[in-house]
Amino acid sequence: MIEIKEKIKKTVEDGLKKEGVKTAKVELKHSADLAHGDFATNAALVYAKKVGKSPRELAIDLVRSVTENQLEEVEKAEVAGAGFINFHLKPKVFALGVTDILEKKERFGKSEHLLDEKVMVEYTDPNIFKPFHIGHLMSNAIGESISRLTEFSGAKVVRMCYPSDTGLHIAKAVWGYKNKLGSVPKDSDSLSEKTAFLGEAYVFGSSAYENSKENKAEIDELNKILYEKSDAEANKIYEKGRTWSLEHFEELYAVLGTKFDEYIFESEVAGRGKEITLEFLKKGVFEESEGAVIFDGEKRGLHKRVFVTSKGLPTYEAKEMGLNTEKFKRHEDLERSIIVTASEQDDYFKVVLSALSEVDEKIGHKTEHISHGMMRFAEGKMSSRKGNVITGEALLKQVKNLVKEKMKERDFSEEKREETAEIIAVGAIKYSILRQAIGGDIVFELEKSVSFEGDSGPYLQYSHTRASSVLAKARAENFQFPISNFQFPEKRNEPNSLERLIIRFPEIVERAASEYAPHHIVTYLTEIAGQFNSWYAKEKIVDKGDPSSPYKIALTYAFAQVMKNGLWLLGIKTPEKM
RNA sequence: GUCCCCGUAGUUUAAUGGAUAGAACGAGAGACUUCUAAUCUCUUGAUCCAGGUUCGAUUCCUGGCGGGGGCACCA
Repeated sequence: MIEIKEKIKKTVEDGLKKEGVKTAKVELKHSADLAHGDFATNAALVYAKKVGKSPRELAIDLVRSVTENQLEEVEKAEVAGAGFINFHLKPKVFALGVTDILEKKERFGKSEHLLDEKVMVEYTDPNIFKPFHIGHLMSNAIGESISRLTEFSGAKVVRMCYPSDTGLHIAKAVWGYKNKLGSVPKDSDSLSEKTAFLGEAYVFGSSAYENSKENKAEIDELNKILYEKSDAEANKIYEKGRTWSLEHFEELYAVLGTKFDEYIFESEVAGRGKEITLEFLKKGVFEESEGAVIFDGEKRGLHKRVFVTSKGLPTYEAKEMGLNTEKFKRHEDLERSIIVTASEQDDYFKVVLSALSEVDEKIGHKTEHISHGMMRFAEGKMSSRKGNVITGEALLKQVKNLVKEKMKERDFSEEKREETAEIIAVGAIKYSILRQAIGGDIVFELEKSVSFEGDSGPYLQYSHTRASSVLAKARAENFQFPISNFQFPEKRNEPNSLERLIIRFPEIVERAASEYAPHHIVTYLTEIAGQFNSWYAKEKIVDKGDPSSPYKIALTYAFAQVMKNGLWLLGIKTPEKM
């Protein structure tokens, strides 16, 4: 496809040379509207003035010279609109494209743009003792998809998770654990019960911190004690809660389809972060103010941030120095280090990265922050401090129940039913997170996010399932597999929209990967699923008496493959049956 | 107060400076003796306001208006 694109581009450029434009830079794009052919260029509009012709005149002349060149892949070139030139490709090109998909299979769409680069992606970053809430689900879905897109571009990806296991919120939760009325979970209780208790303890400790001066002082003291590990009872509660939380997170990662390669815990980098801050305090990067060590971002057009408190404790900012240098210590060959968080931390990260660049220019340069919007309800921002959150686990469960309700009439074994419902539920949630550009907020309305009508994860999964089902029928009727040796029907009308679109997949992937924009994949997959479903509705694919049936089967196979590869990039699985 | 982000059908949203602004939900009408109707077909409807740059602006610039987020010892 890329070769064809370059060829067409070159002929247009040659045409422009004849018109007197020496160094023409022609932009050739896929036509957004299939009625405008497969490729389009605005070259005539761009160069009309220079040549002294009207855009349409120039376009007509360019088409003439392109036509003289007789590219074998091009069916026709024509002038349209204000002076656009549209290129329609021959059906044979699409047949070859289908063959290509059939050969490459799960590798179709993969590129070598980032070959041999090592890229780290840090995402999800939950807090122990606190619930895994919907925000973490967002970070996870986005981080995982960016990891996969990067991997698909040839890079070696290190998936990194940075759980918070120290800090004031932990002190609040441990305090809540000690002082809250009600029974502490037993070892035999389920993980959900244990982590639910921790969540309550946190809410309890958090409101105590805000409502009473004595409690606040006590919790601040406990924070220091925990940091120093100087109290056996507190340590014991801490260790227990930590284990419960981490085990619970692992369960969720497994369901969501993430396997982290590495973890760096906040407690591991706190000390180092403080050391770095103090070291660079001497060098003038940081300064002392009111007993604390701060980074004066205001001098750099940002805002001031405290790195080490007047009590001598490193804040999150200082820990960030420890964390990001640790990443490069573990992987000296890291080409890029990406951090995925919510956009409320945008300004915070500008300060942190500015400080990091002054601590280590190379590391600062290679570290990037990308952010996503927040999941919010109609009522406003969620806060785990107040306890009005929907946990990730609760959401998954609700969606899964809805799926099961929908599956009631279908024939499944109990085990398969559970497994399939989970795949569909995860698909529905991830789709609703990834369907739009990642910067914006998602207004979370359970009913809609979870609806399986129209644009949705299940819609994509269902289209794949239908295709699989067609292929199963073809196998049963003894069509030859693999079907790559189909006879391409010589006499054919227009190529259909499906074949024209599925061969664009590699370019979509490239764009999504370079822009960190999984929603391009979503939009594209939704488009081809729609095309497949329409085609499926009016066409009989498996038909012994139809000489073009083998090609239709091949096209179905190619569609299923592209859908599967695309869904994989989104972290969504494809059930065989649903 | 100040800095950052955002403003597209009733709703949720798409559109590397290009063509008739593309979907989905909702509403209305229709389609299963045929490979899974979680589907398909048709109808309905949108770029916050005012300037500017450009052959061309949803996109870039300026100013309003509206919404969200950040701004010292939380993460």
